[in-house]
Amino acid sequence: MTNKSQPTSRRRYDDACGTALALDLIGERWALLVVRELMLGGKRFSDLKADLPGISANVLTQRLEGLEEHGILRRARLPPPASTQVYELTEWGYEAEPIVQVLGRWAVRSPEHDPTQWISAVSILLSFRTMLDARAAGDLDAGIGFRFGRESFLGRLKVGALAYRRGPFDEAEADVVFDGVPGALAAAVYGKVPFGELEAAGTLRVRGDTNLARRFTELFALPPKFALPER
Amino acid sequence: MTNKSQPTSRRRYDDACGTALALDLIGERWALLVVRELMLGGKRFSDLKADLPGISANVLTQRLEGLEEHGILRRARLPPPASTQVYELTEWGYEAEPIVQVLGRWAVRSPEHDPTQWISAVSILLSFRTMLDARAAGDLDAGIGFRFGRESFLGRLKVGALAYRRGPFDEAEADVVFDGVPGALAAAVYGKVPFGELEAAGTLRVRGDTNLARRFTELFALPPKFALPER
DNA sequence: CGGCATCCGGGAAGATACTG
DNA sequence: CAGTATCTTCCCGGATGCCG
Repeated sequence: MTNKSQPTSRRRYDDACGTALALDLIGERWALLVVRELMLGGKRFSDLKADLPGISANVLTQRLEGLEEHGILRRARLPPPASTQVYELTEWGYEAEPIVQVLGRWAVRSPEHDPTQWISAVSILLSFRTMLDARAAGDLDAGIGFRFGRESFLGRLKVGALAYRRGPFDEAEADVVFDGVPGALAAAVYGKVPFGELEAAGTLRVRGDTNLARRFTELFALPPKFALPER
Repeated sequence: MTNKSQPTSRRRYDDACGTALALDLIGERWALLVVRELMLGGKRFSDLKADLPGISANVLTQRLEGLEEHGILRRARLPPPASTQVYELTEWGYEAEPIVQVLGRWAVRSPEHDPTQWISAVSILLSFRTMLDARAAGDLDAGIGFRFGRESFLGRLKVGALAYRRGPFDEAEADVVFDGVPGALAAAVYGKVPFGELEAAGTLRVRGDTNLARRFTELFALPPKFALPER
């Protein structure tokens, strides 16, 4: 109820509403996308910069500082010999995944959504978790491998949920492996572009159980568009 | 997959990720709070400005234009004699409520959350819907009236959900009526401040079934704080 | 008074270059 | 690789004024 006192700090809403506080914490430009990129595991500065095309180094520095101050991420030093620094989410930071999901689920109904634009590896994997139709998945139990350049993830589909483990995996752990650029995988799953076309273009390779791969693409569907009124 | 083309427009992320698009749509400063304020019904320009302390008229104008262009709200003209203009959410705009909720639920776990700050009528009512413990509510079926100055709402609690109808209501429709400033209601519900104290301060009046009023305050609980590591 | 348009100062974001 | 330094641009916030 204290109101009209001088602003607490830089540019805050000074509102008891939790939503307003969330915007104070992660509402600055790029902040939530930094969180998104860390959602499947810690990353180094330069990886973040590479996976967030358009961000500049100084803005990334500022966002990392702010998110650390607010307790959303922390700096960690990898054990030697790779004693480089990574940024990783705190436990509370990981709990922001529903924010990423609910925003995405709402926004893809916009006519302005353009699935042909650039997409990051983490984004496409998170989108699978967001858009997975648990009913369509049924009791399907499968290991799905993903290779994007040097990054790889092993997905585990089970009881209508999808869990990821980042890092190298053994071919035997995966029933099917997708290897390519994230956008091609998006085209296959959301654009229903046939694998053959993507393989011919050299953007995606599918190895292992091809039937499962096709089945996998049928577990996801974008929600219906919102109809813009004519103006 | 089109990447590195020249930016589509002013300051967009140009990312196929739905989360990034959501930030393009409602990520500008104040935008989501405008949406929040319209979540329980349309408002006029000056009401929005009054309920969003700190926003300036020109920024409000810009946000309203942007949200209208994106199909999130529309201008509507009230029927005569009150032939004034109001801004109201589109159907898709109303579907952004989960965004407001999930952000709020996540952020109140921050040690920086300060429930003593200003809060708007719409915010506190939405927070009830967000924080309602359906199990605690059980099969409680009750009409709860809210009066904030000249604004009034009738809440209907039923099967663990809370629906609102804005506008004047008959005393007979409400089993209990809260009349006061939003912050006092927040103090009663989330701060567990006794009604007597607030009545003495003149910030809240409770009429009707006082036992139900007390019961109502017990249906909500803020989630546990996230423990900030010492630094 | 409601709904803007306009002007201005400060500050955040963006681009580029540079350093340990 | 992981940032810092610098410069420019643009957005935000505040004030004023117009016009129905």
